[in-house]
Amino acid sequence: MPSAHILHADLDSFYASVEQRDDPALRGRPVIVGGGVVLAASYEAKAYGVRTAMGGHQARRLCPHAIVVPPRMSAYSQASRVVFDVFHDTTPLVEPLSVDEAFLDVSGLARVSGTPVQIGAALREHVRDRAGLPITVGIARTKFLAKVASQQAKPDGLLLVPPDRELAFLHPLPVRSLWGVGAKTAEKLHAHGIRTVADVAELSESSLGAMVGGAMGHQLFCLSRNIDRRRVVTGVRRRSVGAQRALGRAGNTMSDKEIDVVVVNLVDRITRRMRASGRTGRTVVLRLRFDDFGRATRSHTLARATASTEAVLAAARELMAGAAPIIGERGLTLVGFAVSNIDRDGATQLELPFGGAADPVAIDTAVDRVRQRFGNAMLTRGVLLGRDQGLEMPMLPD
DNA sequence: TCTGGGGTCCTAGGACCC
DNA sequence: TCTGGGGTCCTAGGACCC
Repeated sequence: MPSAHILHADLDSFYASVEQRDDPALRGRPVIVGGGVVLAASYEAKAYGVRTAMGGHQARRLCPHAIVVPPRMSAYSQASRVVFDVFHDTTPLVEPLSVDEAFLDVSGLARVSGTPVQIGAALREHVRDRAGLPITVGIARTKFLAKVASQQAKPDGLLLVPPDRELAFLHPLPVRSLWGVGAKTAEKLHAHGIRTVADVAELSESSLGAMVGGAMGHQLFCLSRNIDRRRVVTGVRRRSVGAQRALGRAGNTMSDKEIDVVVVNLVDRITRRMRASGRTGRTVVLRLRFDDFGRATRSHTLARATASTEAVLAAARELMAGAAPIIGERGLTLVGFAVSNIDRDGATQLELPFGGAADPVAIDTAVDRVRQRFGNAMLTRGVLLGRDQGLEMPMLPD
């Protein structure tokens, strides 16, 4: 059994912890960050049932004595930088997942830094010392298990899943623990009487695929059997840059001119960020949300990648104009844009069809052809599409 | 019981080229 | 009359994650 060791490091209630760190009066008390909606809740508030993304009203009902503070994004970015410095001092193999979360590959550090548990414990200490924040570390042979371990160990904990205990650890967990299983997918599985990871592991890939779709079926099949060959990768590029703005009920009564001000503002924010990070993009996506919680997207792909405010704004305005009929009587509650197809000017997308069934040998041959032409690093994703059955099998890079 | 802002990836179909 | 094989790109919606 390979002895790869992956750490999943995850800050606890990140925004709320920063607030408690910076204001001693908040320590030990229920803290909610964000007003209209809960962006983060301290563990004292979570004890009352307050959850991230919950409406502010509901949160205050559950925990009337909670202290509600507005978000201070720049403080969180600053804290995140300090924490990621600690990560990079631990190992060069750091893969960020978000501002408060990363995978670290500590295989091969045994001689220098000790066992994975010793490394994880030291990392927690350093984050505590340098950033003043609690962090939880999960350790396992695979990314997925390391992540599950950190979820189990929260708050302020450390948990190792020993290689000989992996399935015993994994199988009793509810299906929601599997990566990619949210409310909808869990519901589909429950309808078939599938409640635990062990239940999933008893099923064939094709029966899972029939329930939840090909790609998800493959993923569930693999994860439930503890098959996860994904490595920790550094230098992953962002694939889109976006911004959105909730209008609330005011959206109903806004004039076209007022909405255009919002549009200009959003586009300006996006293109500013793109220029600051030296990125360009080709596809402008408009996102709308309505009173009835309906959603719509419209997109337009430009001839060339750009980060210019003028070019993106022109496309954005045209998308708005094109969407006018569907906005019509429905109350507009949110408008957002994203620029995707980032840095794709020189990128190549290959689709290699197979006649008939996609047999493993043909798949391997096709993957090898891509590797030979572009090199391993260029292979970011493989997807096999069946002509009639839809997606047959996604391949993770290895 | 009605929410924020930032993202990722999958699914499916159509247009088009040689 | 039905269909060909190989390939690229675009659009829209859905689910999920933090």
